[in-house]
Amino acid sequence: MGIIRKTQSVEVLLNEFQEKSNAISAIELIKRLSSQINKTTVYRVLDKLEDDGVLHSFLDNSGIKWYAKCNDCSKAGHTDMHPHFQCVSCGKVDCLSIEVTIPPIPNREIEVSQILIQGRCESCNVK
Amino acid sequence: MGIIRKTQSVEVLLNEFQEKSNAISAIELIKRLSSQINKTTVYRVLDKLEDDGVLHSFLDNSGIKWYAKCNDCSKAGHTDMHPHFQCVSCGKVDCLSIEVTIPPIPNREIEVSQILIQGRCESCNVK
DNA sequence: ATAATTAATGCAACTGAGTTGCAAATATAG
DNA sequence: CTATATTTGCAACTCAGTTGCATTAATTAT
Ligand SMILES: [Zn+2]
Ligand SMILES: [Zn+2]
Ligand SMILES: [Zn+2]
Ligand SMILES: [Zn+2]
Repeated sequence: MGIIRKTQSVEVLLNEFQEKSNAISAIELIKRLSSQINKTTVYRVLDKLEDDGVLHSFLDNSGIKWYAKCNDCSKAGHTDMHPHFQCVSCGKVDCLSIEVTIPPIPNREIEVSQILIQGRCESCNVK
Repeated sequence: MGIIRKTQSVEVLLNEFQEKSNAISAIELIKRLSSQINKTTVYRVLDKLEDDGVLHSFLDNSGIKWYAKCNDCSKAGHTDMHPHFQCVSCGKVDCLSIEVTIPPIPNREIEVSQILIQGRCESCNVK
């Protein structure tokens, strides 16, 4: 349904995505903002921000939901598709700006593809 | 830990994967076998069959677990990596035998990649 | 500015997939 | 056939996410 009013909760949540550009799990946001926003509200605002093309979401390999900023999406739809990377060592998740081409599959019409890559991130790799 | 004894439950579950070669969700198996096997046992046997390299599992875009037969995996490890396809129309899920290459990512060491493609399957595409 | 309208919020209770502990049942080895 | 170890069923639990509803806050109309 999208955001209609510019409330405190919306402002606070958007602020969390201002600084760093990596993804944040819904659970982490709920924990971080527990003193300011109720968890139901966190889920609802995230949902609306996704509808508005401000954030996009995806599930990690344990089925929990992550959110990150969109690049060129709008209320009309999410066009900014990309793989996500989760570090098996530190757990950090971020958006990859690489292009992965899915070859056409006979008799099947591809709509979307979700790619989750797991490995070791820059910081964890040097050690 | 793997399967040690050839019990009824193991036999019944393996049988479900005998016929068709598409993936089956844990929930569907629990529903299907509810008169024969308890849900806890279903989860436990599936888990062990995965350890043995007989089945492999993955999550769909709503976070629920699916299982399918492996090709050349063993107790030693799962080598048979491939994308999965879920039909947005009928919900059917199957393994794709296509190869999708993930380009190397600077400073990151890739371990595994999970690819879930959504679209319309053969049967739903003709209509 | 004030009141009326409508959307957003908090809370508590719920949902549903998957897990855990433990006692009873069953498979395998001797 | 008995002893031992694994597997099973059950009930109770976990935990991310959802729902209903009364209250609060933002926007619009007066
Ligand atoms: Zn890391
Ligand atoms: Zn992203
Ligand atoms: Zn279909
Ligand atoms: Zn598969």
